[in-house]
Amino acid sequence: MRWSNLFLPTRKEVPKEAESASHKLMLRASLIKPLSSGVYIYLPLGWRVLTKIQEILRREMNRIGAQELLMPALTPSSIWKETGRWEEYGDLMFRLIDRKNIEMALAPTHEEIITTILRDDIKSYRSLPQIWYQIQIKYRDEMRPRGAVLRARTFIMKDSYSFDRDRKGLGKSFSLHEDAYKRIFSSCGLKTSVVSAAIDIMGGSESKEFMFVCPSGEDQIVICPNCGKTSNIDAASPLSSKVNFKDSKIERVHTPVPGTVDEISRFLEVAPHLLMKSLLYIKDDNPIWTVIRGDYEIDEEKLKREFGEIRIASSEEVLELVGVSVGYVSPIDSKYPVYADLSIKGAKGLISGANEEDYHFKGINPERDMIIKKYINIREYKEGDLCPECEEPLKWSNAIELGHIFKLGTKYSKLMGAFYLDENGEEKPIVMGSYGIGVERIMAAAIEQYHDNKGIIWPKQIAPYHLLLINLNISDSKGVALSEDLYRLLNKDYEVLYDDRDERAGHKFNDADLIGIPLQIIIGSKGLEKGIVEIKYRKTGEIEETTPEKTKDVIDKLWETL
RNA sequence: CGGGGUGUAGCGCAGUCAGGUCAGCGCACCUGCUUUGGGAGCAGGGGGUCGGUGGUUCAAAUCCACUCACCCCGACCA
Repeated sequence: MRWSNLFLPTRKEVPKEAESASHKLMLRASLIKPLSSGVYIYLPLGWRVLTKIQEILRREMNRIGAQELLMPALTPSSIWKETGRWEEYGDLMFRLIDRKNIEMALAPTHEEIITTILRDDIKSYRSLPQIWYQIQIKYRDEMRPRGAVLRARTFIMKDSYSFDRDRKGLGKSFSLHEDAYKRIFSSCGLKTSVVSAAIDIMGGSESKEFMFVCPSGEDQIVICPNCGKTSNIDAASPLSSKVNFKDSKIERVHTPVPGTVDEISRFLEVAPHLLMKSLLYIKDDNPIWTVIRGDYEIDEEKLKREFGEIRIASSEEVLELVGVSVGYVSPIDSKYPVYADLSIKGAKGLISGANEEDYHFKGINPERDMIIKKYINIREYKEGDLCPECEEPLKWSNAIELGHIFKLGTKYSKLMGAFYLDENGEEKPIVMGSYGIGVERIMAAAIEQYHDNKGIIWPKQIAPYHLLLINLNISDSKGVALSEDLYRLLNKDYEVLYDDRDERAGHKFNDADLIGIPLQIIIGSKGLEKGIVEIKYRKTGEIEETTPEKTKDVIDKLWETL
């Protein structure tokens, strides 16, 4: 490809909202162009990268015997209603109405659609197992699109589905995918961690995520430095950090300061974790009293999972319900049911309000002194929390979720009636698995891993072109002739981008480093005088000199070692 | 949805508080000459209903109201 014909408007500047390296570089190198919030155009250079990634996906999926098909993005509401996800998906689903007034959805995923094929056409154990996959655009009206393609509202997903007779078969399909995914990510040059993950709306029994550790990732994973277990924070159930408690008798102390954790711990000169924080919530007009260790915050999402719709009581309500202002309420002898966070379990010698303005109790032993209706897990996890296996402090990292594999089981087959007959003539639900990979996320992650202050440094497997042939001076006829010859020669074995533009050398060098083609072949008058061609590694900036005649041989060798 | 912010040429921005002399700068683009190994110089040029609607005013990018869009931080996902 001649650069003079290529649509590739590189930029020096980039919108200020672009934060992460990948976001900035994707815009500067014209890989993508925003169209609307969370909706991106893939420009020629970006699409070449995405195509490379898709080729790797196809190769590795085919290797495990998967068959490619393509399902529609536009889907009728009826099939979603069969599984209940028409409601469950809520606002995340793009919905529309056709001319016949029928409700449709742009598919956010395809379990329902694929199951319609199954239930009609797979009737015998003889037809199992199967693995089917597609590379498709998914539509999700995300609450907050971000990081360019990291969380978009339209995005390309490789999704595959396995169909087996039983859980043993599912286990095999699942591990085939796990292996394929490892090969896929390493083929793309990416280091990933496999972590156990939460199940949520997909349903099923087990799931693992393929995480790419990187600061701009929006997921949090935890790693135990001791036992090596890695998990998504949502699936980790870490323990609250360990502190020393001393048992003692209850005492009433004068605390003439505002009743916040900060103020009280400073006034009494004790660590915040020795305080017990009370928070009153209201559910359907009924007060719910929660207590949590002073160094933790309540995770209201978890609270909602426990209690349903619930809201925090205003300070006026607290005064009215308890008779004392917020910082001084006491969970001892509470009129309302007390739910204690797990961080309170086993704690002793705690400090809490004394149900009297400007007074606190200290030395509270919750198990001895309080009536706790139930211990629940409602704290917001934070750094310093402990591994549930070996009680070591966990290490936290941000990560990009590149892939997710689920053992779905029989949820969809049962709800949608996908049954087969086994060799005994017995009707059984098909056991399913579902496996996704975010194609653009691979591109973004690769840029995050491979870039420097000049631009992108593509790993060769997904580079948009293999070689960048740069003719520094297009008015030098000798240089032009040599460049044209090399272009013709190299094009036979490589994907060559040929910078034949009428631009100054500096401009070309900077563009070359920005778009990150692994090898640059530089033809310039300086070299020509000495009869040499320069070959530059984008990654290290090292330059290898050779002669025009030997260029192809040298490239052949270098390409192998990349 | 909650919190914060931004909309002025393709991109980056100034101008808005103190309404008029305000349609401006840099990059990019077009023409010419010079230049030619790390985003060139000079000269000339094209491009805008200042996000939209309505209002206040002799006068609105600027003030007011409403509205739309986009971004950033939190709850969901590949």
